Amino acid sequence: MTSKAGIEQVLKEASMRVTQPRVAVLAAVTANPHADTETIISAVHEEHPHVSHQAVYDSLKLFTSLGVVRQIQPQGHIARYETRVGDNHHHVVCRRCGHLADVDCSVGASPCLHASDDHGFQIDEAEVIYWGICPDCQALNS
Amino acid sequence: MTSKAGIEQVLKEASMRVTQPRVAVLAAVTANPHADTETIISAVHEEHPHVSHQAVYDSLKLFTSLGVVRQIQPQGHIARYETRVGDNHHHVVCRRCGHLADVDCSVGASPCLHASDDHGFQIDEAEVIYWGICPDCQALNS
DNA sequence: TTCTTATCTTGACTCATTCAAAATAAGAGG
DNA sequence: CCTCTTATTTTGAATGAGTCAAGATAAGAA
Repeated sequence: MTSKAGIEQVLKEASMRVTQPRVAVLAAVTANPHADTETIISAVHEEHPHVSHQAVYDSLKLFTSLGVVRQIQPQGHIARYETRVGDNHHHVVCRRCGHLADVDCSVGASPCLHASDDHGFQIDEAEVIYWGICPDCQALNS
Repeated sequence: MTSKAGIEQVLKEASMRVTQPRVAVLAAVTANPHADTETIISAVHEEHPHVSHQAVYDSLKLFTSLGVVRQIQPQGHIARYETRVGDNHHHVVCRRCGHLADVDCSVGASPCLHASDDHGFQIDEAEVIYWGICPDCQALNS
């Protein structure tokens, strides 16, 4: 679903108005997985130079709230976005360079979904972030 | 180890200079688990009104880098600190009010430590954040 | 085609956190 | 105990991702 028609479809199905800025933002997130807001703004500007950063922020926030995109924000990093949603996958982050990659958890489809003592919380999501050193940064060290 | 002597001990063992600001900050974090920086600054000021916010930030950063305190920063929230370190515990965060509680993972001592495909990353930590609604916010809804 | 109202543009603003330079004090060595 | 070096601290300004607000625009219902 990378085509413009496919993207408009997604917006309509989520009962959003189909606007140029929204189509451009969703296309940019799809084309640039794990991109931060600035990267998305730049990507959007390539075809639509007049779209404001506020529109991009608004769109990303709306998409996130509707579950169309997912926001990832590891400690000490700014927000990033991806369109791969709803499949309970997690992320590895490099402590050195911040590089980010997808991982599926080894424990099955719904890993770690239950805390031993939930303190009465109604838990609906377990977010896992793995921390380590990426291959490139390992190479730099040796 | 809540006593002033105990705190100075901790600083010395981590080869830090024992300064008034540092002792006060570490005492404040110990006394206020999960407190944010502003709360810690206020707590410090109660006994040491002249300590600057910069000293608090510096101390917290140093403590974190030496593993004496742990920084927690869920999506959309500012940083919080705790002295419970090295026991691989996780956190639940309330989506409504941001309330935060400790949880031990149900899967054992080192839960989720291995990703199915680590993309060549050298992983050293699996950080888990549970999201849900805390008891108080559940009560407000019903 | 018109009209309502959600969305966008513009530009100012917030606030947690960081930067930089001068002042201070921890603690090693004498 | 005193001096000296240099890590820390204070002070005050700056950064920057993200938000707010008001007027202008355009999506799409009728």
